[in-house]
Amino acid sequence: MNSLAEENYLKAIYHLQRELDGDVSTNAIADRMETKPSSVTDMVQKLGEKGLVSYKRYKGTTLTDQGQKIAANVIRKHRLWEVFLVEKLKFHWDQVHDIAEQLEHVHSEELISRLDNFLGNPDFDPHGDPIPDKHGKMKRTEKKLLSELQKNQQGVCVGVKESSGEFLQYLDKKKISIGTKIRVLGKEFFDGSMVILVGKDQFFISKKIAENLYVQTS
Amino acid sequence: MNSLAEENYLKAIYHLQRELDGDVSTNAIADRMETKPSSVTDMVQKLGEKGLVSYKRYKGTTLTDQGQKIAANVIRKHRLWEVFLVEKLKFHWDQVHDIAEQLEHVHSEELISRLDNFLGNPDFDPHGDPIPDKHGKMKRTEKKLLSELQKNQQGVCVGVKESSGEFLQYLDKKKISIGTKIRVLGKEFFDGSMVILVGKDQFFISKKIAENLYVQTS
DNA sequence: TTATTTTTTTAGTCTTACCTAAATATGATA
DNA sequence: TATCATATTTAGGTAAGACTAAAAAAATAA
Repeated sequence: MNSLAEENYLKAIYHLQRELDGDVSTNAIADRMETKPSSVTDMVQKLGEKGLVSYKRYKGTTLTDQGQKIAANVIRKHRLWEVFLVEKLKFHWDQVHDIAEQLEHVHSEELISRLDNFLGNPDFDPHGDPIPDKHGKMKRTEKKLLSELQKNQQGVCVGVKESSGEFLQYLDKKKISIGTKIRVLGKEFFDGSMVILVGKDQFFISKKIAENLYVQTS
Repeated sequence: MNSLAEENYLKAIYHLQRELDGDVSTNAIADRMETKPSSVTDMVQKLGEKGLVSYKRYKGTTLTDQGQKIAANVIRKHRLWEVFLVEKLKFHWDQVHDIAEQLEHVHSEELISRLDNFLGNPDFDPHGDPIPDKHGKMKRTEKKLLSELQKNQQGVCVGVKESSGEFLQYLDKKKISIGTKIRVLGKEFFDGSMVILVGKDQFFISKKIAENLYVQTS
């Protein structure tokens, strides 16, 4: 059984490994976890001794298969609980992260398997992120960033890259959620801003927005 | 915000206060929490400084109003989660305790209020224990122990005093659950054992069993 | 009342997970 | 290659919450 702190480190390393795609630096982990690099060194050494990460001094950290499995399971739990909170308890998608952050550490395989069933074995969480199955595998989708679309192309919103409260609330105001159809009416080369059509409304969005929305075009 | 350890101490003191009905001794807490008395002393001193218990050296501990409120809220969460696990996830009543023991420490008033609603604002948990409302008040019932019934009296099972897996599994084997009608066909003065009728089956039960089953007669 | 047993507290350690400050390795630059 | 900035690690310390062993208070028995 792993401690809460250990699980959080594994989760952070898992995400960073995907984002940075390779070995994860001590500082990167410290940033993500909002702790000091020296604390990270302590922990990755410990995780190394437990066989959950491969850590070489000054070189960086990667998850072992075992660590990967544990991390994927924590993420699985986090995302399943988010589905529960939104689908069953009618929370709004910008309210669920902190609660799921706590629920993800409840230990019981039976619980999570029953929850999965209760929710109808969902493949994606309320932000469009894929939910790992019990073996850590997740559905791959052909999604791209809205910012990659050209003028007159359209797509369906399938997820968000960033999921801060501010961003999600912005999307709400603009009536954009998972499943919303978005058409690019205009695109400015200079700053990457766009004019898009959502339902019957058309409006301007900045590059930053477009770079944090995933759409599916096919 | 209180730590997990603090919440567990408050909960233990809450229960002991009801069982022993008065000040709670350091040893009693240590027994219940499966820790050493010296650890308990440390903790009750700390809780005392926080104003959650009133503690006097060598005299014992009681919850303050504030401590009582926190304890009742933890118990509320525990019991609501148990209802969720049994009603929604179809767990069996002897499987839910350890999981609820973890879930009860998730901090979010919004969560628990929505969960309460989702479950239809239940008054009792799957073991027949009353669920405190958000102010700590719980429904009082006129329940008595099966062992208090006389020959030919009957009652409806409304709860269990002890809820260990062994006991609950015994009840299952005998097809006794919350709502089951039980009639006392015979009672032995010597050892307090009984012969009871459950559905169409009649069988012998020991005093120990009869002293751990709550029934309602009116 | 005094002696003995039991309960409780105090004092001093341990582990986990964090911290600061100082030392050291790495990588970039001149 | 030598120097400097940055990244990382080591060393030593802290707080929470547990522990053991020893001291002190309370309860019980003689």
